Amino acid sequence: MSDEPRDLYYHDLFQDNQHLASGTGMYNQKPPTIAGSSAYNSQGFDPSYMSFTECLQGPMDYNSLASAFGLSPSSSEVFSSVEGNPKPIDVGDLGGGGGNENLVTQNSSISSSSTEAGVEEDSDKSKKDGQPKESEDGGESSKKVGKAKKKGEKKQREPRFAFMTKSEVDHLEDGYRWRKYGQKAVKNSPYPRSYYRCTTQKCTVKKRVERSFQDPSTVITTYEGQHNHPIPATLRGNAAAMFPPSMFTPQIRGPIFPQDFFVQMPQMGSQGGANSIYSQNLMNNPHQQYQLPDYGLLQDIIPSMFLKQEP
DNA sequence: CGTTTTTGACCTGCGC
DNA sequence: GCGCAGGTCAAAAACG
Repeated sequence: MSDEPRDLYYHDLFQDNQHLASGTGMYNQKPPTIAGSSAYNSQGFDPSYMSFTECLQGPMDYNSLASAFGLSPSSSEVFSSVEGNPKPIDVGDLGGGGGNENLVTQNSSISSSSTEAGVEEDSDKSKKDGQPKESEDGGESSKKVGKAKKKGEKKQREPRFAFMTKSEVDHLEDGYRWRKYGQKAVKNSPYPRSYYRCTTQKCTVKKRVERSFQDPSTVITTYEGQHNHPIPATLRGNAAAMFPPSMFTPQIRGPIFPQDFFVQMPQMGSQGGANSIYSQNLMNNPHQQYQLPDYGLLQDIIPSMFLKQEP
């Protein structure tokens, strides 16, 4: 798997050009793209914001979101919300696996250097989720895991959204209830990746959580699918009712300032990037390199996702 | 006792 | 075809 250039959707923030990697300045220096945008204006965002969770839930459908990123509806996005220190975060090859993704980073500097095992989204491999739980058909005994899957029918991958957050805890509270169903060691990373599934019946949303091996203080969370239900009442009755799910999380230490948020753009010619719609756009319109096609929607989403809660 | 986590086995797709 | 890596299953253990 090393080089799966295929569907990689790696958005490298200001890559070289920005040098934010220098670490400092992330707070005062806004990315060229969205600088000045209301999205970065702590006061300017729309009060009627939508939380990331809500976004996943439906109000903001993936298509819209995708379009905001200039992606195809089926692609995945990677957001990075890093609160705290502007420590460089190397998202490396986000697409280790190949899925298209966008990386939206907040308050972080990113260098595209390595190919860490980071957020790899494989697009086509291991698609077996959702598949029939199996084995009844004579499956029986022998293998306990005899999930047979109809061949030929390629499972379609749900759109995915990933974001990075500086946090000491791996599993960030987002308002929903999750059940861990697996954990795997990640290649080239000392940190394992955990797999969670929404416990709500009939909800097929899954999420993966892993710690960046480049920056251990960063947790990479990837959501897959959309919730087809509201946030569990039990949670709503608490903090979840007052804050956007992704905001109230007590585990996240410190606020995340919207003005520090920025979008990571694809890196020209970076591995796999060329396969992404976005990259293609860039290829065709170099001048657009740091221009988000239509981030108007993004403005609506992002602030709510990482918005600092006013006291 | 119901729910969640742990964990080894297994499945699938891909590259070689 | 084989090996690798990612993803999932499910029994057992842990937890509340």
